[in-house]
Amino acid sequence: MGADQKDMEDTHLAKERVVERPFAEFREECKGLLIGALNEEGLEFVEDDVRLAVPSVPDYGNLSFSTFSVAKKNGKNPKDLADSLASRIASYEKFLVERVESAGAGYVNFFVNYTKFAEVTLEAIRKIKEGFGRLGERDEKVIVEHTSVNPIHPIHVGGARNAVIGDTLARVLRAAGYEVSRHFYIDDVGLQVAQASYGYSKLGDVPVSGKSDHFVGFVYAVTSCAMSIKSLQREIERLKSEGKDEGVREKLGELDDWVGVASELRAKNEKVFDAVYQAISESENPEGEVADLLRRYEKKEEEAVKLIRRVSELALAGFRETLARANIEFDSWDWESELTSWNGGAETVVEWLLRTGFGRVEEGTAILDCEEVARRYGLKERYGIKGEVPPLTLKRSDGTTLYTTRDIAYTLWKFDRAERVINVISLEQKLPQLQLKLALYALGLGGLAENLVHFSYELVHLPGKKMSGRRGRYVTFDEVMDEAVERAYEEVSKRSPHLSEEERKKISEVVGVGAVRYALVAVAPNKPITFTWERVLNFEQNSGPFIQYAHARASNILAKAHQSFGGVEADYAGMSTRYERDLVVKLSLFPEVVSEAAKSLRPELIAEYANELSATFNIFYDNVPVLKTEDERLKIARLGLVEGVKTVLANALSMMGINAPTRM
RNA sequence: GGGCCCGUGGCGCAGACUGGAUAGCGCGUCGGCCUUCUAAGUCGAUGGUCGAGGGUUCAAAUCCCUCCGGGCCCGCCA
Repeated sequence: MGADQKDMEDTHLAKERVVERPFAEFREECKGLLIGALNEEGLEFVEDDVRLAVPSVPDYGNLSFSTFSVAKKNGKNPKDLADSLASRIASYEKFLVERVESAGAGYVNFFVNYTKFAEVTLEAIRKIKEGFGRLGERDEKVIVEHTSVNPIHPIHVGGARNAVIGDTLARVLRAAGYEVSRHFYIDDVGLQVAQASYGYSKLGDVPVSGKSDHFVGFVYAVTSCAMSIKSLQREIERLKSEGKDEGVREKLGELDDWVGVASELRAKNEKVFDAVYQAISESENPEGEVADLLRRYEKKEEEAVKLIRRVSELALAGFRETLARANIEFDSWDWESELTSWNGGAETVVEWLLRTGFGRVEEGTAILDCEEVARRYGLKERYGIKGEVPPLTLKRSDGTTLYTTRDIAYTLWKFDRAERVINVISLEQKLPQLQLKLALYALGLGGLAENLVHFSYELVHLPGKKMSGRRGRYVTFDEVMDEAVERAYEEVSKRSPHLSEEERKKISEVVGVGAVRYALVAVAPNKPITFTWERVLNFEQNSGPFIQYAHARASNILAKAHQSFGGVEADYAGMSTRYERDLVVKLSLFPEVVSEAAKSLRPELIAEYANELSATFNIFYDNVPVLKTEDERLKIARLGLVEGVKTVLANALSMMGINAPTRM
C-alpha cells in the first residue's frame, strides 16, 4: 500500500466514524505504540508503568513518557531506553501520531499529526455539537443534594457557593452519563425554623413586606436577638447573685455584642423590630415556647403546622426566585417533616439503633455510641479517624428528634431512589456527616455508607467576620447578583450603545449572573473564600464574562461568514500556525476534562478549562484572520475551528449553568 | 487540649490524589498594539529559597515526619 493510498484510507476512516474523544484516542494510540515497543525490547513492566503525561512545554510534544521507572526496573539506562523505544516506534504504523522523539535524560515524546487531528476533532464537534463533551450513558442513579438552606433567612453568599458548586456538579455528572436527580432538603423540623416562626407569630398586624425570604430572615434575626438578650440578662443576674465576677464580665461582653445587633436591626425596620422584640421581652419563657412549638410540629398539630409551613413557604418562595435567576433548578423539594418525622421514619431509626446495642438511653435521651460503631466495624483506619468519635444524641429528653437522626431516615429514603448519594454540605458539618455514616454501619448498612459522599466545601467569610444568620449579618445571593448585573449593564452600555435598551438589559443579566457563578465555582471547594466585591465583579480574564466574550467573538465571526463549515473541502493541513494547532488540541481535551471532573468530583476543572480555551482562542483571534483568509479551503477549515470553539465554549458554559450570549 | 482543612511573587488562584525535563495564570505596577472578524482583548517588562526544617527518591511544590501561622469542628444547634 502506497503512502497516498494509506492517507486516503485514513481520511475515509475519519469521515465514517465520529471520534467522540479525540484526545483519548490519541493517548490510546501512544500507549499502544509504547507497549509494542516495550514488549519488543523484552522488558518487564506493568500497565501502570505506561503513563503518559502532557509535557510542560510544547517542544516536548503533546504527550510524553518518562522511561526512568521502567529503566530502573530492568537495569537499563533511561536515555538509551528512550532512544531505542523512539526508534522502534518510528517504524510502526501510526494514525493520529505524527512522530516520536527521544529527548532529555529519558523521555519519549509523542507529537500529534495536526492535520488528521484537526479533521477528526472538528468533524466530531460539528456532528455532535452539544453532545461533544458528553460521555456515554451509565446505568447509575445519583442523587445530588445541595443548597438546602434552612428556611429562616435568604440564601447568603455561603449558601450561594453551595448552590453553584452543587448545581455545576450535578450538570457535570449528567454530562458524564449518570442519571442525576437534584434535591433540596427543607429542614422544617429544626429548632431554628421554630424560632423564626415563633417570632413571626408575634408580628400581630404588621404585614409581610419586601422579598419574602428577606423578611423571614429579618424576623429570625430579631427573634434570636431578643431571645439572646433576654437569656443573657437572666444569666448575668444569676452569676451576680452567685458572686462569679469573671463569668459576669464575659456575659456582659456578649450582651454588648447583641445590644449592638439590636440597634442595627431596629434601624432597618422599626415596626417589625418593635412588634417582635417587645412581645418576646414580655414572654415568661421564650425558649420554652419555641421548644413547645417544635414539639407540636413534630406531632403534626394543626396550628403549629399552619404557622411553620407559612414561614417556610415564605422563605422558599424567595429561594425559588433567587435560584431561578441563577439557573438553578431542583428535581425534588424534600420536606424533612414529611420524609422523616410525620411518617415515623426518624422514630423507627432510633428504635432500630437502640436494638443494635450501639444505642442506649441516658437520662431520657437516646444516644448512639459512635466510637463503638467505628471500632467494631474497623472504620477508624478506613475513615482516618484519629481521636474518639463523640456520641450522637438521637433524641432530646422532650422526645423530639435531632437533625442528624432525621438525616439518617432521609438518607435511607434517598437510597431507595439512587445508588449513590452526594451531599453538598459545608466542611463545618464534617462530624455529623461522619456520624451519619457510622449510623448506617450500625444498622448493618455499611454498603450504603460507602456510596454516601459528603462533598464538602469551605465557608465564605466576610472580611473580618463570619456571616451570621442569627445576627442578620450576611451578604445575600440576591444582592451579589444585583450588583454584578448593574455593573455589567454599565459595561454593556459603554461598549454596545447601538443595542436596544431591552437587549442591553438581557445581556447584562446573563453577564452579571455568569460572573457570579463563575467566581463561586472556579475556586477549589476546599479553600476558604473571603468575600470581596472585587472577586465577583471581575469581568477580565479568568471570569465568566471573559469566557462569554470569547464565545460572542466566535459567534460574531460565524454570523458574518455567510458560509458554513462543510468538512469535505476544508484544508486542515493549511492550519499550520501554532495558534490554530494549540486551539485544536485544546478543543480535543474537553471530553477528557468532563470525564476527570465527573470522576474526581471537581466541577472547578470545567471553569479552568473554559478559561484556558477562551485565552487560547483570543490569541488565535489576534493573530489569525478568518474572514479575510484568501484561500477558500483554508477559510473553511478556520471557520470549522471557530465553530468548534463556539460550540465547546457554549457546552462548557452550559455545564456551569452560565448562558452563552452571541453578542455583548 | 484533640481532630480536620489551608499556607505557592504585593493580592487572588492553578499545579499536589497519580513525584519527572525551565513552577503556570489572573489582578496590580510599568511600557506597547484598534483605517484589519467586538480592546470585556492582546504583546512585553516586573515579580516566587512553593510557610520552616528534616527524610524517602535517579528526580519533591507534589510522598513521609516535626514545627510555625490561619480557619473550622469537638452542642439535648444545623
